[in-house]
Amino acid sequence: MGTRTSKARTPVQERAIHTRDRILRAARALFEEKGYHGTNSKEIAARAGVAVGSFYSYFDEKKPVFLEVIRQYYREIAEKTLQEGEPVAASLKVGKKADPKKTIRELVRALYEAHTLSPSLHREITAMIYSDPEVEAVSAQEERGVRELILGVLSSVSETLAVSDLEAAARVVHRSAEEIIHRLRMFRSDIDEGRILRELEDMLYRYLFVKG
Amino acid sequence: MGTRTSKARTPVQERAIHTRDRILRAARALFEEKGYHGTNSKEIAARAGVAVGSFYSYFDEKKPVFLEVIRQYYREIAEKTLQEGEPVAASLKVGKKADPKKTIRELVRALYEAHTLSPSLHREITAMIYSDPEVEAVSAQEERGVRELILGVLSSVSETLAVSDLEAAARVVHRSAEEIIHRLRMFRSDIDEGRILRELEDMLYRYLFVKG
Amino acid sequence: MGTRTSKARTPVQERAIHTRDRILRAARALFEEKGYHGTNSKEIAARAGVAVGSFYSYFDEKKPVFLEVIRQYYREIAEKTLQEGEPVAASLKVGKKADPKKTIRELVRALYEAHTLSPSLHREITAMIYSDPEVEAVSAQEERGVRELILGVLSSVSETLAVSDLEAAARVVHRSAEEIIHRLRMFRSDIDEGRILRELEDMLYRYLFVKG
Amino acid sequence: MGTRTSKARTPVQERAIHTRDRILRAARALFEEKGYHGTNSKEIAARAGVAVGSFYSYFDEKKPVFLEVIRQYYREIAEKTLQEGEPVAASLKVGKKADPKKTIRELVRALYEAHTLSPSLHREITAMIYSDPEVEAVSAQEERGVRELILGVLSSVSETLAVSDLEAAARVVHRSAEEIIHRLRMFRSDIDEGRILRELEDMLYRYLFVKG
DNA sequence: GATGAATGAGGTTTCATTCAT
DNA sequence: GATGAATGAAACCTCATTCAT
Repeated sequence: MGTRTSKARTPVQERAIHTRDRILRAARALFEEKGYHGTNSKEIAARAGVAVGSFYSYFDEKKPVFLEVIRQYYREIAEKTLQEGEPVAASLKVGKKADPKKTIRELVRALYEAHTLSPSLHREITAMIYSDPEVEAVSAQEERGVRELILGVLSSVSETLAVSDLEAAARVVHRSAEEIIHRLRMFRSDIDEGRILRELEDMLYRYLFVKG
Repeated sequence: MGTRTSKARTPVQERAIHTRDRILRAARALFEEKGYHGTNSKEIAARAGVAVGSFYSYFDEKKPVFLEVIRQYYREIAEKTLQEGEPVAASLKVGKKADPKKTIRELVRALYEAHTLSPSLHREITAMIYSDPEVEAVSAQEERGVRELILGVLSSVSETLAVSDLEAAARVVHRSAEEIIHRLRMFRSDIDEGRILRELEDMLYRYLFVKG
Repeated sequence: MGTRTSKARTPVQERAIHTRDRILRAARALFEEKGYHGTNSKEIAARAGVAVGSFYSYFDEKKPVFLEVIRQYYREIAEKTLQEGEPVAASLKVGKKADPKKTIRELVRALYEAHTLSPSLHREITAMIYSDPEVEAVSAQEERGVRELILGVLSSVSETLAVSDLEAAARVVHRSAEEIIHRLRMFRSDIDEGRILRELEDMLYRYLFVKG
Repeated sequence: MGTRTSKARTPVQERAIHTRDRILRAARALFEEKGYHGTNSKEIAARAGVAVGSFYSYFDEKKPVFLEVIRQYYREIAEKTLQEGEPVAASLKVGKKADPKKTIRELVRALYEAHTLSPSLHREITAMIYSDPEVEAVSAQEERGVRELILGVLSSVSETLAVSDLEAAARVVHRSAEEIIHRLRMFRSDIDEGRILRELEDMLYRYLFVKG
């Protein structure tokens, strides 16, 4: 996709596609366990059961592997979110009187579930956003998808909303919920998870639906 | 305080303290510019105008330098926040009828200002939280301070609050605001900063003060 | 003819001969462009339009390819030299009073033309003579041919020659002329080519024909 | 001396200068024995009795080492040639009737002696001229010195010379003699060295001094 | 036969850290 | 105390060659 000439092989044989996949899976596992900087190409190759040379014939460097892993991860998240978000979407489409509280709960739940996939990979991505523009770019693009999804939900109930600037609202809602959920999944909190989630839902509910 | 034996010298002479400081300042500058992994000890020493050997006589390793830089950074933030938060605190202490909207605006403003200090260092810290337990520990402790501060503010106006679980609320408020502000400062947003901040304030205001 | 077992196929089918040829041509082009060390087998195969595997079924290693390329190159030179040297030979055979000056001029011209073929391949061969005994052997043998040719010319006019040690003279004449012409063709000289060639001819002429 | 930023250390301490020297000497020995491409940095370091890291703190790459070795080699040659060429120069300066034959013999002898220094390094340099522009540049510059020297000799006896284009003559003389002597020193010839040298001297003598 | 995937030894290079001066 | 030289493990990457399909 870049304009740089890449020496990386474009797999044609089935075996090659399989190998490339094994490398990606091994890389992902290691990035989750030990982070990007803590993982090296030799290890990735070893875990994938291939020679270093093979690693380098599929990828120019370590970074493109990470970018590919990210893309796959986001794709999985998107699938899962759509699936989990089904009820929200459904209730919105069908009924006129969607229960706002329920909508919020389901939205939070969907984001929560998405984070089940791989909290530590998410962590690593977040870390790399800051130090690598390419990671930022990929991440930004994928996040845009989720934001749009939220914007869609908001739009569909716009007449009952307390907010007018939907675009800005979508961002605020998305980032708040994401961040809080991510921290919950990532670190053991010293207070009960349920309490945090309840407050998060309350916050979103009142912000979006309670005119005051 | 620790049981580990450290070869690092504890500077007592004024010159030594000065040198240690030069190293820390050089390190900080480099961490901001190129990140932790992108900076090496030789560079730090060079920028500080000392020999590598000296660097290692003041610090056992590279990591403690980073931890120290973090601590200093948080200390500066705390000072700045207290200063910026002065009006909030003042208005709370004195008068009975604190204007909730104004309180929120000042809180957000204080956090915003704190991030002026060094968005890129903040970025680097956030990145390292995930890969280094010590960084996480230091960061967690320092963040606890801010959370406590927010908790204090909430407590002082507890009778006018719409929330009951103050502890959980403080976390939700803190993380939401932090994250949104941090992103604003770190990345150029494609929609106006003012709009995001306005929504953030609205969200916090309704959550905290509007019973619905 | 050799006792070494070679896995390299001896092509008999026309297609195979054609393929082997394509590989040799590709290799030669690349050796000229990037030198022996700068060219790798994958590239050769790619440029020849075959798979690496095929490359290795026609040649055991990379080196034999280079040796073969050299041999072909020398064969071409020989043909060209004979052709260009035709007048020299002819005038010698027929007439008794060959014009010595003309003979020299034609000799130099023949060597000059031979170098038109591929200065950069010549360069690469010269470079490899020193580091590879096999290249040296092939080169030595092929050069012997040219020397013999010169020796023949000298012998045929021996009664008019000012020199007596024809064998040594042939070497001295050959290497001097070769070297000077090669440098002319290989590098841009800062003085005019014509002047150098004139002096070369003068030198050879006086050495061979002027008794002093 | 280049404009490129080099990470190579500029040695200040005496020890460092000594180490750099050890590396250069080891490199030279290996280049002589196994050629440039046949030598690697690890070996150089080992032979110099230092760690690879040290090698790389003194030189950015292998090439600069080679260039430095070349420069030193040429410097030594120059010294030696001047020394050996002393009689030539002396006889020219003092006496009016320099014996041309003797002058030639001494010139050839001086070039011959210069090649005693390290025929195999000379070989390696010649090989690299063709594949590396930097080597070519250094070599060209150093060779210019020798050519100038020869030009000087020719000028000082210009009234007795049979040639008029001294500049071109100097080149032709230099390259012929160089090449023939180099081959003698480098490869075992199948005919006696003395015979070749005698012919070389005859050639130069008649070319330069015999009007025909 | 042909293909291109896979191998892995071996080369280059970096950098946190130690140590001699 | 300070200096910067030295270390070497470990990372990165290449490419001639073999091998499964």
